[in-house]
Amino acid sequence: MGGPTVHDVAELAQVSLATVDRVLNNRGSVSAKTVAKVKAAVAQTGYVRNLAAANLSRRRVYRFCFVIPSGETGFIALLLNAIEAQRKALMEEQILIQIIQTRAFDVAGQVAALRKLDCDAVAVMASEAPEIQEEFSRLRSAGIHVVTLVSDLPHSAREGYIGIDNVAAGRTAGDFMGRFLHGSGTVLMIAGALSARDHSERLMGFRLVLQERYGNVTLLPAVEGSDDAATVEKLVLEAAAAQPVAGIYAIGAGNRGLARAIKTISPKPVAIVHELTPTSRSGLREGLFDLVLDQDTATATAKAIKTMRDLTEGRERTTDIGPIRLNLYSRENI
Amino acid sequence: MGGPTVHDVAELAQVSLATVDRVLNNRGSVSAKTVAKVKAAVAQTGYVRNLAAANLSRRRVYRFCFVIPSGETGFIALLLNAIEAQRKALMEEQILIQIIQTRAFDVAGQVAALRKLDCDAVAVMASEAPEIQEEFSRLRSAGIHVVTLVSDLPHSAREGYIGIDNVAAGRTAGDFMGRFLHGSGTVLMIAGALSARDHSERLMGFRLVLQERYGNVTLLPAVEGSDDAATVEKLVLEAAAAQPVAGIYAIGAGNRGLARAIKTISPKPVAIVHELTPTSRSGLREGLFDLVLDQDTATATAKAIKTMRDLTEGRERTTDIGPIRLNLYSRENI
DNA sequence: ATAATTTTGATTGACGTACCTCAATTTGGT
DNA sequence: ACCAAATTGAGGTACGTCAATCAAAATTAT
Repeated sequence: MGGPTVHDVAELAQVSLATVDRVLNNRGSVSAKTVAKVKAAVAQTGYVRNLAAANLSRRRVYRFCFVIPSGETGFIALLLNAIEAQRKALMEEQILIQIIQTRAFDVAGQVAALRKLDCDAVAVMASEAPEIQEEFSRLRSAGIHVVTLVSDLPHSAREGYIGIDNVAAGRTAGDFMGRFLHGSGTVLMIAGALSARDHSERLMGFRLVLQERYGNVTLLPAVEGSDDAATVEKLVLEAAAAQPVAGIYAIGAGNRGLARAIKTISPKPVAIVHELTPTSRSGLREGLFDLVLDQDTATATAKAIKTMRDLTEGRERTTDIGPIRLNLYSRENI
Repeated sequence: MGGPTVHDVAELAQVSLATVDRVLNNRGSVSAKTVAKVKAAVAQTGYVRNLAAANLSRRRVYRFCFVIPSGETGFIALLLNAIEAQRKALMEEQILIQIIQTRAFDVAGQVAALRKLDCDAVAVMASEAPEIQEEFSRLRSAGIHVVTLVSDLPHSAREGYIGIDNVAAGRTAGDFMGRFLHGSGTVLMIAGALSARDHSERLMGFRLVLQERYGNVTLLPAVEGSDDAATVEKLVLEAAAAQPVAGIYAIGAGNRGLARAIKTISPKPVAIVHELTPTSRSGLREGLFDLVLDQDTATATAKAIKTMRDLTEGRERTTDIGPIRLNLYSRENI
């Protein structure tokens, strides 16, 4: 009923089981001629290793970690949910997931968390700091694989990045902003923190496209909302008081404040925000927000886990560890 | 090293291995009191079945089929690629995938293909015809699970639909069309076949939104391009000759013809098309197309396989078998 | 030809679960 | 207290691979 097994390969190749095993798991001590015979038999029978049996036999248990900032932004909550949702199924496959939360922007805390790690691989959503890059190097030399999540540290020892291409995200936002404004008006950009790499990259992409293709749009200097609803609300109201604001690009969290502010502004500015959370979803539905750029947390966590698994199994280019998909949501496709 | 096993559960519950097995696989013949004891022990130890061992033991081999129309549209090619790309990894997990191609729009051929099926579950991209619905019922009663792919047959015996919500897709297209046109102009809609459910649903959603919110947009009667590039090109050129066309919504395949036609029309109409193929991708890049609505084939096939697996394993609401994500692409996020 | 070395064979015991049989024990009814 | 029925225990085999051992055979060097 099942496919061909090592026995079939051994029989066809006219060698013993032990030799087949030696070839398949390249343990050496096999002559070139025999290796060829076995490989031919593998090809001819179409033998494919039974992963279940292999994992069972070598009693493999994968231990993966997520290091993620705490904080009550909707996005973090979505991310945690996405991980939790997979936990049960993952346990059946002998994959143990541990989630470590650290205070946001607390570099020392993040370093401490990384230092304590005991696992096969880790996915980190980290700030950009030299201490953290050093810690990555230490983890790598300790045999722990490292991937970055959502926000990348490109020049670190990390082996992969799972998240969107933030420059492209900014460019996309800029393009839609230009079109929705019919090419003119004043636009306000609100980041969480300009020092955060993902935010600054989005800003850059946004600016670039508007300059290239929508020259009549005026860009106000970018402001920092600290991912905080009250701060965002205040900043938006101040800007709208100082001059008419036709468009708003909100890069970080704090969309609840943005929604409150927009309700008071007339005519309603075009608003483009990030991450499909309950807040942004209802903002879309009520017509307060015009477009939401989202990195799907379920996809991201699934891909992070798959990447960590590939890395620990020593597979190289099996999975493309490139950026994940950027999803766009209008009021019609939430 | 590994987690708790059935042995640990048996020990803690003070029952034999056989009894634990009877409870876990509910084979009956166990008193309520004992069931409770075992379940408590499972909870206390945190026992989770080792899927690898379970599948190995019951020498499970999943046999899944895809029934898909042949034809050289880019979308079908993407779909096939997505399936092929997964085949190797799936084989390691004892999942055999068979792809059966039938001539497009050939109901009799599709029925014949379905009748010959010998597998655990099938994902079908089928036309809407009573013969096919009947065939679904037969498959179900033969113990073969059925899901529809890309195009749904809602009132059939199918147990799930993997694809986008086509009405929502049409609404999304309509909303962006309205915005890009600044609320006025004449719009041409080209479907592959008006009888195809996915196409007619998209049309409906598209029309609805424009009527509701962009009343000044004029809709030409929908035409059928038969998913053929030459036909589409001819239809577009004819329409553009008859009156100025400000926007085009292309619902089916044949985008190569659309691109050729658009190059000759001035001013360039806004073009919204479906499926991110090499053709639509370069159309975006060259500025010929303004928006591409895409159902990610990789996600769709992965979800189809997961759904078939869940159904075969008797799991009920494990995976949400709802619509997959609708992805939007502008020139900036391809 | 002999010794040293490399290559191959034969065999065995895990891994954790599923599934089966047969005997032993407990339970319930009267 | 007795019988029938329901429940539980004990034990085994199988799944396909990994990992190891030890002996046998083939090859190479001296």
